[in-house]
Amino acid sequence: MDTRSKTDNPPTIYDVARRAGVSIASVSRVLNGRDNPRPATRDRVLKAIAELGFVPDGAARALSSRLKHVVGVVFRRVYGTDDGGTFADEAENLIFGDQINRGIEIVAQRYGYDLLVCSVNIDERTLPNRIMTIAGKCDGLILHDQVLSPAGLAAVARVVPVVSLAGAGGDGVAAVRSESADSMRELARHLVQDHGYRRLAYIAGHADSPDNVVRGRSFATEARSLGAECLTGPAWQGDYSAAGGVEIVRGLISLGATLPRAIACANDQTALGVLYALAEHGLDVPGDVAVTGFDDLPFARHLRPQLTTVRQPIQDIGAQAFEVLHSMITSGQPAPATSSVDVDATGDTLANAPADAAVDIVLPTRLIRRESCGCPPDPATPSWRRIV
Amino acid sequence: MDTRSKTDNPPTIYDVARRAGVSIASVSRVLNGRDNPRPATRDRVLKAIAELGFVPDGAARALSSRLKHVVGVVFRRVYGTDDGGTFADEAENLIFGDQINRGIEIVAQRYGYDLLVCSVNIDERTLPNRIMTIAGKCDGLILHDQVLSPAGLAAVARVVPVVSLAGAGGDGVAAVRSESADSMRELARHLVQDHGYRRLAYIAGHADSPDNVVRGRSFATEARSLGAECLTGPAWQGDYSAAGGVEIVRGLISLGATLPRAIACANDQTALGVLYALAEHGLDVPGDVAVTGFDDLPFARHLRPQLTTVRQPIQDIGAQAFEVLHSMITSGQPAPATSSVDVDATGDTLANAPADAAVDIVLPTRLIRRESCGCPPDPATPSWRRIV
DNA sequence: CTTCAACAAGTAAGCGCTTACACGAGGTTC
DNA sequence: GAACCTCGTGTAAGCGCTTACTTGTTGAAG
Repeated sequence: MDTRSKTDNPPTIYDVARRAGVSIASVSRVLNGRDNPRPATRDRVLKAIAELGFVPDGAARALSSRLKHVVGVVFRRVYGTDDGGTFADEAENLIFGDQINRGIEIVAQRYGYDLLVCSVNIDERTLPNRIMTIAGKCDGLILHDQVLSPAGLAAVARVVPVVSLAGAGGDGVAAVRSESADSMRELARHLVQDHGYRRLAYIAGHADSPDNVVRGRSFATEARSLGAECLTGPAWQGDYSAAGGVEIVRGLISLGATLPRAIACANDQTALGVLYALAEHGLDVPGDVAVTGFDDLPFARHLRPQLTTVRQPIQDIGAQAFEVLHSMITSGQPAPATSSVDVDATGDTLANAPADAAVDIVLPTRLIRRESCGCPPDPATPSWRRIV
Repeated sequence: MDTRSKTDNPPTIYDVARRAGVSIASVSRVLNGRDNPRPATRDRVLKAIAELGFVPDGAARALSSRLKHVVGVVFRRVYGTDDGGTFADEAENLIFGDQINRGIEIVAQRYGYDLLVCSVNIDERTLPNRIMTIAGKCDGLILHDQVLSPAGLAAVARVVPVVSLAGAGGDGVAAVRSESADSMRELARHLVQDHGYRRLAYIAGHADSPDNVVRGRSFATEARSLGAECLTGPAWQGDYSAAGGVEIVRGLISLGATLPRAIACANDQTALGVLYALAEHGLDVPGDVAVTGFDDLPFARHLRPQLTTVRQPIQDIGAQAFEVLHSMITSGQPAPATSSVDVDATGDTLANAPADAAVDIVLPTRLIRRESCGCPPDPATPSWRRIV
């Protein structure tokens, strides 16, 4: 029997049941599309629901079914190093993260999941707590690069399934990232062999970003093995931001250093800064110095010169991340040992996870040759530049 | 007494209680920072929590405390009208929405809330259902402009507190928007009086967007009252997108129409398209035609010519929206009749809600005069343009 | 006309927390 | 030293759903 009386509180399943003259079980069944209830019953319930404007409570549902239908997404909030205003709205940087989130969301919606987003500030002291709170509110977590230490990652992974983007992975944490090594090697080859540059440099991103490490190492190694010189080290340590790129170039120039013939940046954002600093000193790109990026954010082809870069399937990364997470959620919790690695978009299948390693999805990337490396301008993207 | 046995499932409050040798009530108390538990007890509990890696379940908490500590944010997903590629990544448009969300999130975090985001496609047929589902998962909802019909809005508002952005409001729905009328009138005056233009036009946004209506009417009325001509109507009906702006201008030119001396656009995005189309035909801005926008998105000052526009405090809109929603959540559900209207950022206090009307916050905007209206270039933003 | 499968609908036991209330052990107060 | 607070804890009743299990009906089979 019903125990609650109808108040002016939001209606519950009891109110619906009473109104329709059935038990709450029946209401629940039509709510969940079970086919038991006979049409007549179903209609009465549906009618009651409509009349009452009833909406089932997500929390109660979650508690009872042990599924919240919510996945958390945590990413880093960037407070651009304010370089005096020009890059104050480095918020454009967020495009990258937001784009990934969009990818996650699209797929999530298909599965009936919603996104609980949370941007964090790395130097926040209570970060682990914050993330744990989020974890308690969802069925699984997708963490962007650089939001948690490996240890922290492992800790969260003990609570809910976790997928890490462009990050470490392992230890119950699945990883989704895009190919970096091959494309950076290809880039090095392009610069050295096709353009004949002999003196290169790589401006790094955050030193603790796995992706950054791979990019730098692949690029430098390949360049050197082709007989070119490749500058790296502290003087070339950036931080994925445009401001960082500006600083490095300014510093070098003010020291009177001879710039390399080509500078490969850890990401487009950094390249933007480099372009800026170079222009500031009247240097021509690619005439005096060639510059390349990584990511292929929308603005890359609106720059002048258009930026040569490596395209990442940004949105796909998000989509894949959700797929993986979802399978972790529906199967048992921990990152399955099924080394189901691969993936295409270009049809490629990159095998790389050693058998029975944690899930590690690697998406293909592609070198986009535009003007900044010294290639001829792309006739397909002209007029925009007239106004930008 | 404990009823559950420790399995390998995620630990619950019962496991913690058993381990610490206390009752679940005590665990709950330390979890919630009550000061009852004496230090010794608290420590035992804390220790147990740490050892077990316990994280309280959000759903259970929500169910029990009747507060989920989650607010939903619904906004429109834009699939840019693909104009052949140039504006394919009109995703940049999303910057506007994402920026607002960022504002919401920052404040939400301060109150211990997280954001459940959901982007929707207007022509989605199950939209109302989707939104209701979201509503069931949170304590309140913030709806961006153009995601729901007034009727739909009212329906959701009966379930959870709702704040609508730049939208309708009323009927239990609070609204937060930014001032449009005054700034558009000021813009009209600037164009007519300061620059002496006599023939103007206003390219509208979505016809059903309240903001758009106000902008257009204010602009036209003011312009006309100053003796200038102002073209409006079907030929000038845009849709807030760059592609829309392009189309209109192309159409007009192909018809051999004489363009007005100045074109005010409903938003920056549209202005971008207009600039593009004008450049396409070799017309000079502001020499041949002056163009203005609305929003002041980051790219506005990176364009050439720099775009004269009206700045909206985008992030503040989000922040205010959350504040309002939060007060609705903590007080009674419905949008309080307290006409607490106002707000500054510039210190201004705009009074406008008729007494006992629904909450309606209006944030101040500001006309930003740059080159595209005919004003001299701003010497403060130069060098960037060398590379963009 | 009985027997029993098949199925619709109801009953009730949780899901993992919060919290009103009850309890018992000190510490005051007269 | 009885009566009365105070306080730290424990007990147990939900919060609003889902779902295993049970009951009641109906109709086909024998």
